[in-house]
Amino acid sequence: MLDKEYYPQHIEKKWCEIWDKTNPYKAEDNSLKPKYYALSMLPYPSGKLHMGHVRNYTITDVIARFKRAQGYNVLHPMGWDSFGLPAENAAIQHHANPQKWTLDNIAYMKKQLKMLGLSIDWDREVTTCLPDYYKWTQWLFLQLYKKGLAYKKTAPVNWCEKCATVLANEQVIDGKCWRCDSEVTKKNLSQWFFKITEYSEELLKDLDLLKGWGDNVKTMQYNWIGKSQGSILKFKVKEIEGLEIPVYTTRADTAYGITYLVVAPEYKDIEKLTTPENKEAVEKYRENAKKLSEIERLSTERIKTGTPLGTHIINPFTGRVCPIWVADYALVDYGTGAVMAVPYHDERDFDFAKKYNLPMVQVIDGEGFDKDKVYVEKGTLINSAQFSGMSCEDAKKAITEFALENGFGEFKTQYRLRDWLISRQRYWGAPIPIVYCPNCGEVAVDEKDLPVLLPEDVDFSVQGKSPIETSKTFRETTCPKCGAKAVRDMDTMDTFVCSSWYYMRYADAKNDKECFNRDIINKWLPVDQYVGGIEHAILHLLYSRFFTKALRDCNLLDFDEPFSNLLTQGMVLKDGSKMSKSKGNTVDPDEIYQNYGADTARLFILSDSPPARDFDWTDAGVEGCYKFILRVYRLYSKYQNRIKLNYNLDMNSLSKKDENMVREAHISIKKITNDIENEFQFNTVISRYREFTNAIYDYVKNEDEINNDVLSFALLTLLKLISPVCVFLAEEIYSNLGATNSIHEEAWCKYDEKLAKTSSLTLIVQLNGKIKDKIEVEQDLSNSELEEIAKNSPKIKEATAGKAITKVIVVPNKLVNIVVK
RNA sequence: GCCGAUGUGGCGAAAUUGGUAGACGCACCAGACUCAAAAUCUGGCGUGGUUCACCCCACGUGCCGGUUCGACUCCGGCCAUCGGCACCA
Repeated sequence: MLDKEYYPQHIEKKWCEIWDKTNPYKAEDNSLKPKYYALSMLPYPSGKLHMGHVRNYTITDVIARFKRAQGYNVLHPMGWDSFGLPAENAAIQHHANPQKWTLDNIAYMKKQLKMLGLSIDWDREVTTCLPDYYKWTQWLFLQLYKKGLAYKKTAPVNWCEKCATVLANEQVIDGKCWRCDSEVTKKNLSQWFFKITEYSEELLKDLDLLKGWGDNVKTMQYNWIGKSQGSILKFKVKEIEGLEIPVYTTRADTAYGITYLVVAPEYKDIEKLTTPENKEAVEKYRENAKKLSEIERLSTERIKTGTPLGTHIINPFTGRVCPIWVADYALVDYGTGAVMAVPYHDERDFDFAKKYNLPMVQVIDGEGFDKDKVYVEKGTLINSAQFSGMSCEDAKKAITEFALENGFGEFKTQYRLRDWLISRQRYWGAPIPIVYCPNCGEVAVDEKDLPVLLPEDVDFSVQGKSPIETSKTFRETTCPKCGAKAVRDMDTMDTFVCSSWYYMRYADAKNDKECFNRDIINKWLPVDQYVGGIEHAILHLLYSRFFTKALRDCNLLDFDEPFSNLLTQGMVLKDGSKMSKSKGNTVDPDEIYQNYGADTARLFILSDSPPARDFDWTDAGVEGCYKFILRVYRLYSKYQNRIKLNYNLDMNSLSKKDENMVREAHISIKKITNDIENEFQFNTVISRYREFTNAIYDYVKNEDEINNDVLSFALLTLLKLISPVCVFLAEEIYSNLGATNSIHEEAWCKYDEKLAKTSSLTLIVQLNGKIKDKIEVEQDLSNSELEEIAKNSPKIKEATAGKAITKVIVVPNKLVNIVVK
């Protein structure tokens, strides 16, 4: 029996406990049903769920439940991205153990997730910080290492002083650390990289395959990979026999206008290129450049500086001798680290040449050229020997071909993407499975010795170095090759390595023989629907795409892209601004569960805004959704004696009113099904819940006219339609109506196309495109019938009196437009 | 500077292929119920004009223009907001 009142706190708790025992949402590896993989980005266990999580997981959960009801074998897993700096920082602050801190947080958040009523297969839970997972992260590292895709090199890398570790390029946002927002500097260090640049072209090209991704994300990745087509031109150094400086340029057409050359402060041959007279000034300049933070150096407003090296190059096209300068507007890690300078046709070169009084030669002419200004537009070549008169586009090709034939140039495609720096000087990560042997050098740990476990005898109170360095047991080991005393690599892997393959592990989460079985992941992947925040547009989503391609090339799987469809959900705002602890406008999911229940939270967070747009959380909105839930419950509670699980609908014996109620149900099924299938427009789905509920309330107004079969059909249809969103409410009602199985096991409702429209419709009658009348008519009348009805409208007759009708446009089942002169 | 997205009532928004602009909800207003309040139920709710009222008329989807019988929707040109990239040669 249904109570008079609905108490979500008690009822939700009851169902949570039942579902906890039965784990009813297991995905079957061997099922005849078609598979569907619905995935949320896995959370970092920071301590508590926030509303962004609630939104993310509710969206995915509704998709998973909908697909399950449609007959799919659904994989909907959850896990924990549980390595990373916050655990270590918490450990340092509270003298706790990072593992304990992390596992405690996971336990709490898992409870919160269960209370949200998510249909997750908890048997496949993955925790990236536990050895049964990071063993395979290390194993995958070794596969990349064997394939030459993981390598160590000394390079200027991004260094965050506060986090005391290096960062990948993707983790530097506007010159600041992505995590702590402090300024990033450059340090020359020997670090591990993944060769993501090997896949630049494929990562770029395959964006076209991702039809189910938004343009915003694809554009961001496109920009980040940053492909440009240009040329390499090589210049002989006048003073040093045999030394050449190659430059990368996209403007080979301006080669006749080169008047000097610039190398980056970190350019490899810079010392050779510096004459004794200039040594002091150059060294001073390089020292200064090193001290600048990324922000200062990259500022476009900054006035350009530089100093001459004293040596020269000879421009092979003109024979002109041009000085070589060092200037930090040349970047060491893009192109060749050296730039040819054509002041008249490049803004940066122009500013620099003006400041240091360097000569300029005009080689492109076009409309609006002004000798006092830079001219970067395209035009016609002048002062360029046999190339004069050509267009810029033709000349780029011709000049590069000329250089190619004469051995001082070639065509070159350049990418902005850099290799992914994956080593971190921190404790709480997967150790890099490499040892250094005095005899054998760099050696991979034997696969059978994995995992390389994190040491536990560490002191977290140390400052300025990795706590792992304080372990007495970790560093020393023996060489896997020769058995000599050797030392371990003391770095751990970037957490983004762990999260680049977790969605593969879900497919085969308990496998202790291999990271995943090839057949099983080929069956489940790619992910059919991935849901998460836009903040991972580049980082996680690019890394995962790289991983998929790299593991495919390691012969571990057989697909090219990990995520077929991607939904990037908008932010959750509170009263118009972003929820944040510092603003104090956060909403605690626990409080919402306590006061309104999880169903209210689920319903509200899906209402109001489509998933991709920002969502504004308001207290009034929560109240409104809670009222809806109570309103629905009251309906079932009041009419429970009339509801029959085995109703019998005979369309021929229905009154007009009954028929309209049945039609409303079919219209609702159609609209809701279509809206979910079309970009998951849950906001309009919920509008339809309300309209359908209002229609049922309307139907029961006069108790004498209720047909119990019609009412049962309407109410059971509504119940199934709301069940993916209001999971507890639907289950409670269904169970109290006497059902012995779960509403969530029931198939999705079907609609009859003939019944999914109203019996009559409103014909719009226009005169010259302006509405003059609205007439109730039968469905599916012929065009001539509609025209006749429209012309007979008194309003039309009056308005057209004495005028000539030139044209009549009839849109079936919609409108008639009468055109008069 | 380049690229992408967005722009509709007081607010969140809706509107198959161009065809009733503002569904649904929030807020607000009025009424019913109540001793009263809450809850609930019923109705109203773009702007302006006209009218006692119903009706009716004009205007209205960021701005300007175009195509069309008809434009939130298509085309051209702007503006604003948000996001990404950017001394990338």
